[in-house]
Amino acid sequence: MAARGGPVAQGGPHYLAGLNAEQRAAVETTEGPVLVLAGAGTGKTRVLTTRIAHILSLGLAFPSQILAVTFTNKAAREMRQRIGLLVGEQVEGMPWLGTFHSIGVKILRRHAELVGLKSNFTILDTDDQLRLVKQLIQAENLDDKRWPARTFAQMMDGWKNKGLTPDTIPEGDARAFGNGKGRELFRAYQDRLLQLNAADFGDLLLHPIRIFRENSDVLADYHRRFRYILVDEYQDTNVAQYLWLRLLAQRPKTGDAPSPPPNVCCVGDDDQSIYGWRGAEVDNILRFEKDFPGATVIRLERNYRSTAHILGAAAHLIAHNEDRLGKTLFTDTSSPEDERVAVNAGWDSEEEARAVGEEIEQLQRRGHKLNDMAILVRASFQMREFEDRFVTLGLNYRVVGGPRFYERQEIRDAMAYLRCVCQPADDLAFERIVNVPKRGLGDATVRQIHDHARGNGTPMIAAALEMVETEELKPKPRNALRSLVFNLRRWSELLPTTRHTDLAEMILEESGYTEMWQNDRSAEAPGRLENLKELVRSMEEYESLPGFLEHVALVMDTEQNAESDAVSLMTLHSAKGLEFETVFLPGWEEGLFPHQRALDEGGRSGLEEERRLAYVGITRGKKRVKIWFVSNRRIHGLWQSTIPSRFLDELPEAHVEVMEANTSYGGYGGYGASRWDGGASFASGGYRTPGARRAAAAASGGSYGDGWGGGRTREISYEEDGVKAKADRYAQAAGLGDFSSSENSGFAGRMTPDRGPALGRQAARGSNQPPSRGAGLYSSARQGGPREIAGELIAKSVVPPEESRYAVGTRVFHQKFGPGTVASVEGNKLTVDFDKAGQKRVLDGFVTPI
DNA sequence: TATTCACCTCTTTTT
DNA sequence: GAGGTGAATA
Repeated sequence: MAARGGPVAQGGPHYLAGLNAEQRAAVETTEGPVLVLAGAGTGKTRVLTTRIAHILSLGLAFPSQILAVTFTNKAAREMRQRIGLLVGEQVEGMPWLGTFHSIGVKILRRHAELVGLKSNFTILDTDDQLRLVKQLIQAENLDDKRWPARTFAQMMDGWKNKGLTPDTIPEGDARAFGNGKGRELFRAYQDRLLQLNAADFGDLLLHPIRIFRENSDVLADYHRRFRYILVDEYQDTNVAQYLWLRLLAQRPKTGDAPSPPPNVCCVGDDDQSIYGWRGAEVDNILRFEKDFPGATVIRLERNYRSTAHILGAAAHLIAHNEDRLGKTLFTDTSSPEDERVAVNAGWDSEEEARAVGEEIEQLQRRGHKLNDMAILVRASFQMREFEDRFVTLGLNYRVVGGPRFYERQEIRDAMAYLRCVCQPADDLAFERIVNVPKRGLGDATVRQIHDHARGNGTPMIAAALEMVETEELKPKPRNALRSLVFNLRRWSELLPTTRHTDLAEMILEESGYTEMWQNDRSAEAPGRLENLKELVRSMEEYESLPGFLEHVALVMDTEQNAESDAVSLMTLHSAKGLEFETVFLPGWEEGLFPHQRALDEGGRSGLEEERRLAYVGITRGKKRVKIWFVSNRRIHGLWQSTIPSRFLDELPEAHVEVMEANTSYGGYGGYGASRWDGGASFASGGYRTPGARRAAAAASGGSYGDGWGGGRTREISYEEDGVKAKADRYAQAAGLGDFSSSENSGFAGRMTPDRGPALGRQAARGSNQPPSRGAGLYSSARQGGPREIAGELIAKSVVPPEESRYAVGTRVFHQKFGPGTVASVEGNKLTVDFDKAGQKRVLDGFVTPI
């Protein structure tokens, strides 16, 4: 269990001081494969950085012989900085410390020609990628409405994550897109990338894999080079990353001798695996001992971050997951003053933001730093309301990983100009700026250039240079194009002799791009000009234009100035690896968290990943964790009733405090239901737990995701024991309106936002349509019966499905699909032949007999 | 060719 | 609610 091998004696070099026995073992077991299972807050980064310092100080390797891979740029920066603190300037000599992708580029640039690229290839961003895919789809004469570029780009992404190429994707996958043209499209896409001398993100890993496989001498060279390999967040690696790593780590046999065990150290936590949607394979971590026989496995379970309450809440929640290696975090630094995890209820998302803002201000008045507080949301759209609120309060906040600097329109445009100058085959960049600013070069002209280029097999800029000398184009566009391409050529010629920042300024000025925004009278224009200046300023840190372009492509985030005191606002995903004294976790509602799509697409494992996300969220907190849920949230611009997240029920009573509704905001006496039924409420029934509150919300007509608030009404029964309410709550969790998901997006009868909660109220009252019961999402997520875990907030009971009261042949009316005839009944799910809309599967609660 | 407006879809998480 | 698209118009 604990460390195998590795001395645990006291003393030794200064950097080992203060490490516990397991940490120390992880640092000192330098030889052979090591897997460190590091729970949240157990000093994982410290182990990694100290291990590197240890290797260096023992002289086991030069800095340039250590390969240290992280998942994010942030993590790489932090590691570099912390190693620097331990070993000083030696860290400067570590070129192979970085993200999978940045190291991939480095390798690819050295051997680009082995895969048909030139070493100055461009890295496509998602924007370029989408435009390219769209062009290809259109070139195949496919309807790009029916076959969206986005979908295909995501499919390719999935393939690449799995390390697949056009030749190796499964036939079924290939057929699933574009009338069976998936494979052709994928191949066409890769061909086009080579023509463009470009690589997308996936290629940064796949090309090196191919290079290693096809060139054993190259691989052998890297084997000699990398004496020690370290991998952070191993649970997040996908198949491609795994293959890449295995190629580098597993040396081939030399002669008859067995291959030497690699000095590879992977650190991870299966409970914090939250990137399954992106192809991450938790299996990689579970399989480590098979991949690397004789591996030392070390568990770090002593938590140095959070209070016992926070840890207890998190542990109890995550225990609901079945797929895990299982670790027990412990701490012995608890004190009676520690606050329990607080669960708060709110009326709507505005109130949530208001209340959180107020709590933040209170903490601030008590001397807490804003820097020590964070709001972690499930989805980025939740941020807006907090931002709005903080702006009105004048509260300093910082969005981490939010709308990125380099994704702004003006930055992308400027970058496209620079790309045209550095890499003349970059058609995508050229197409982006041909007519920005407007030069009278519209679709028709661009098409002509494009065709000419494809005809000759040359890049578009080269084609344009030829075309301006012929009669092919009309005089007006011809002159405009001439001046553009001559400029581009001139700037390219200046590239070797001009300082890159000066050149960039010159390009932006002479192209008329700056002027375009100066003449723009819109409110954003000044900001955009400011951003352009900032872009040029940030170039100063880089040696050359190409160097800068690469940085931007890989490091999409800009470093935050940690100078000022500000509350952090970010998604749960980007919070991984961080910690704060106080953490606010808003939006714990079914459909949002766990997210509906995770449930729909991921089933049980999707739910478990959501739960791990919740675990990550809670374990970010050191002293205080404050969870929120509300009963009304605006989604896609319309108000919807929501019910509390099932995760709330999975918190242990002993570590949680359910907060009473605070009358200082909203002015309502109780939570949720009591506000819209005028008092005959659950709140008066003495229910205090989120579970019951959630039930109350459910009984009041909560619906998430059906997009239909008005008209569909339901009966409310305020039985004191809440049984009925609970039944309804389960039905509600299931209540998706209808199951014909593909048709689900066209909402009939939209609820106008300004009527918002008022309509929600109507929906809740005056109903003659009881919600259906049954096996919906909620219970299906608990297949095999409820898992009983002691000490939860409410007892679990799954309501058995009740047969529908509709019989085959009954005429019914559906708000969206109109009249129809029941074709079959399955529990509470009806298959109905609608007169106009055709056959649909709907929940019986959403139709009325006629 | 540029602009405007009505309409549609889509909103999870990211290197 | 937003952003993108397509058709209609200047």
